[in-house]
Amino acid sequence: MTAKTPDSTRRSERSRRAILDAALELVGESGYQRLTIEAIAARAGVGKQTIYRWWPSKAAVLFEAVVPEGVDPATVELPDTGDIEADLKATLRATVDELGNPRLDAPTRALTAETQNDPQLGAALAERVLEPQLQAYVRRLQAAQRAGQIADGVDLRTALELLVGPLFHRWLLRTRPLTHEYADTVATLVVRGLAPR
Amino acid sequence: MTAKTPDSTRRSERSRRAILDAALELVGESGYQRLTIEAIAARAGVGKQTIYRWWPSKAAVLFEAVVPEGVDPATVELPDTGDIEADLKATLRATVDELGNPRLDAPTRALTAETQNDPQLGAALAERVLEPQLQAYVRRLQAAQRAGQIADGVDLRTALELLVGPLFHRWLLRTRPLTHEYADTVATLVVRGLAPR
Amino acid sequence: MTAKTPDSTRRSERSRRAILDAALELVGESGYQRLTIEAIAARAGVGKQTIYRWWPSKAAVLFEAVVPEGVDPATVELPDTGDIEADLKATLRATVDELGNPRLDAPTRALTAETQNDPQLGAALAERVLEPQLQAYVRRLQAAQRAGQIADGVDLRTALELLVGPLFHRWLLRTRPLTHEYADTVATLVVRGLAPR
Amino acid sequence: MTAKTPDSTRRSERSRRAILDAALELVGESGYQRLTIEAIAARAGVGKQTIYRWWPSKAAVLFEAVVPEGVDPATVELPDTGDIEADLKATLRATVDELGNPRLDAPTRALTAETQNDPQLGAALAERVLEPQLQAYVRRLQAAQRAGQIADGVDLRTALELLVGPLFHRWLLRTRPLTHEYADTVATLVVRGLAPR
DNA sequence: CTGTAAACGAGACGGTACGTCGGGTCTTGTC
DNA sequence: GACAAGACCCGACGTACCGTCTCGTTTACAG
Repeated sequence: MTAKTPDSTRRSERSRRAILDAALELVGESGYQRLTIEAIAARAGVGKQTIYRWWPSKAAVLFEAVVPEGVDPATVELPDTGDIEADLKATLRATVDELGNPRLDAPTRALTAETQNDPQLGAALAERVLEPQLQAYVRRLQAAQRAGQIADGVDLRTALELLVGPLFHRWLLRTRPLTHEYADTVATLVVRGLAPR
Repeated sequence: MTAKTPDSTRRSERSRRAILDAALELVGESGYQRLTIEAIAARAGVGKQTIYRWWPSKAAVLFEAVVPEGVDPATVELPDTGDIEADLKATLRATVDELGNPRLDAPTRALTAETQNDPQLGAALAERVLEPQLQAYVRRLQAAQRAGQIADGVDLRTALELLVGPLFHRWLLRTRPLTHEYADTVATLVVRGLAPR
Repeated sequence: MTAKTPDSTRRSERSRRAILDAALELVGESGYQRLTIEAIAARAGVGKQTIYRWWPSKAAVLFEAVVPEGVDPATVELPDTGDIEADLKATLRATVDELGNPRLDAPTRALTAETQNDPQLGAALAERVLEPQLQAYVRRLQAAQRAGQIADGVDLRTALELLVGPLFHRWLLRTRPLTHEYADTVATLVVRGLAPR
Repeated sequence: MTAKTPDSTRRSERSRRAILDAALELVGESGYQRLTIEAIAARAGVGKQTIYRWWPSKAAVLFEAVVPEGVDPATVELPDTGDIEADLKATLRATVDELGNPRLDAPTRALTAETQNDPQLGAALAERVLEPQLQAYVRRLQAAQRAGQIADGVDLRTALELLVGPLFHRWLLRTRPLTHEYADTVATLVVRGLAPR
């Protein structure tokens, strides 16, 4: 019984791109629910087997479409001008912009939702996307703590979630519009809370 | 062209309960993905049509199973001992406990995820569950603001999300365990951030 | 365990007629396949139970619609002018006309077909409709035999089927149009075959 | 708008045979009424879609099961010993035997009945089965007419129905048992009727 | 003239089968 | 050997009717 590992050197880059593009298009047009492997294959002009050969699920296809292979997660870094509040505002505003990108909005929401059904996907998303970003926050907050802008003894993991959690809440639950002003307010209030007394 | 609204006075309460119970059981056993209308009907000893007659989707069934009809959302109220930090800690700890309830965990996650695919469900969840709770936070924070424990000019809607967002983030993304300690730390840091200067 | 025989004296003649009429109409409009108890009930403005109370199947309803209760089968009699060939021609022409009646054509074909699936219906149709007619043929042929127009020793049951079988064949299988000329030819040839030599 | 015609070169002969066999078995066991596409698929170990892909209805399946594709209808020929009465007796007796075949009896009756609901099936049955046989009768009767055994001027189409109609009548309506003796009597009487005077 | 029981209209119910969609696997050429 | 194409087995979908079972509402006979 030989493991059926396909030979990736023979892989058709043309088909790969067509599949990822088709998946992104379709999820934008009709939503994740109506996204089917058959529809992706048809739109991409590709046999179904070519998809099943290289991806384990439609979530995995979408994941690769949204998170290009090449990105090096270690690269992610927050700005450090010495002013922690300003840097956090800039970063959270950038996050707001990213989450508002209409091309990626639908697939990102779909992937986030799908993590509840697919632990594998959840792990991949955490490892490849979420944690690298959160670690960058931790590093920036550590620098601020060392600079005396954050009280000693504050758990920085919690601190970071104070910043990111509210944005995530608004984005996913759509309770209120996600704006730069909101990002600024969050940053200001959290920095106050973290400050040495 | 009249819609064929079924006569709810003739509805079988016995079947209704059996369906809701079966849905909860099944989602706990096999997850939302594998939950099917046919399986619910079979487990409940009910015809499929009886489900389709009263609910538009399996999400709607689960919603009713998790959020009983009779609950009055206006009832929700946070404790008010005069000590805002203590009251918030108690409330957030209770939220942590609720989210940890193993019977409701799977269906609640599933419903939350499903809101990304089903705007109707999202609206229902917001109206019947989410907003009533958030409004209770707002009311408690208003009292604290009037008592001078929160700085004037702070947007209380944002303040509330500072509290709730981090818990939601941990719960949904499972980045770290959701504990009472975490709830306490969040409350402490946020209250510091909101305090008059 | 009491037999649930409904009290026929309390039966609503109004409903009975509406049901039979609706059945005839519907079978004419859409064919026997699409004829459903629910459609009959809806068209007749009647509850389904009222149909199930009085008839065991849709075939039984149609049967009663086509074969009114009151008809006395013993009444059926062929003309006897003394000229067997002329009398048979007249009778067969009348049969052709009856089978061509557009109001009864569809239901009669449906009932005939249904006898293959429903032996009870077959028996009822034979007893109430078919045999009385065939017996009338036999009586008329006996008279002819006594009058020396038909050879002694000829089995009259077979003789009758020689007359009726060909018409039935054409009608049911629609191989050729069913006309008066055809009836005449059949009568002529059969009478020749039956004649004393 | 191209119809999605499946590629018949890729068709699984194994499945085709299993389906036809299962259909024949089931109709023999439980009758046409209780024959369902689902039951055929289950018995044949086949997906329902494989049936729907290749046949439009359960009648069409049964038709192919009863009337194998390969049979060449032009092949059908009646014996010609020069003695028309003897040849017809032999042929009608063979027909009696065929109609009595217990394996084919149920499906053949079902198909015949179904022609009343399904004109397509009726046309197929006429073209592939009925007319080839009837044409063979016509050819044999023509030979007899040329040989002076049948009166000039007799319409041979009618003549043939005189022979076949009575057998069909008895078979379908089950008014009397269908025997060799009956076949003989029909042949004898009809030949008398057709004879030159 | 009224009480009551049966037939009635309506339609919810537990089921079975329908015909369709898509999943994931397998097979058949083609490049 | 990867690929486009698509047939295959399978499971679930949402719908249509089945025949049974309440529900009130007429209706017609008995007291």
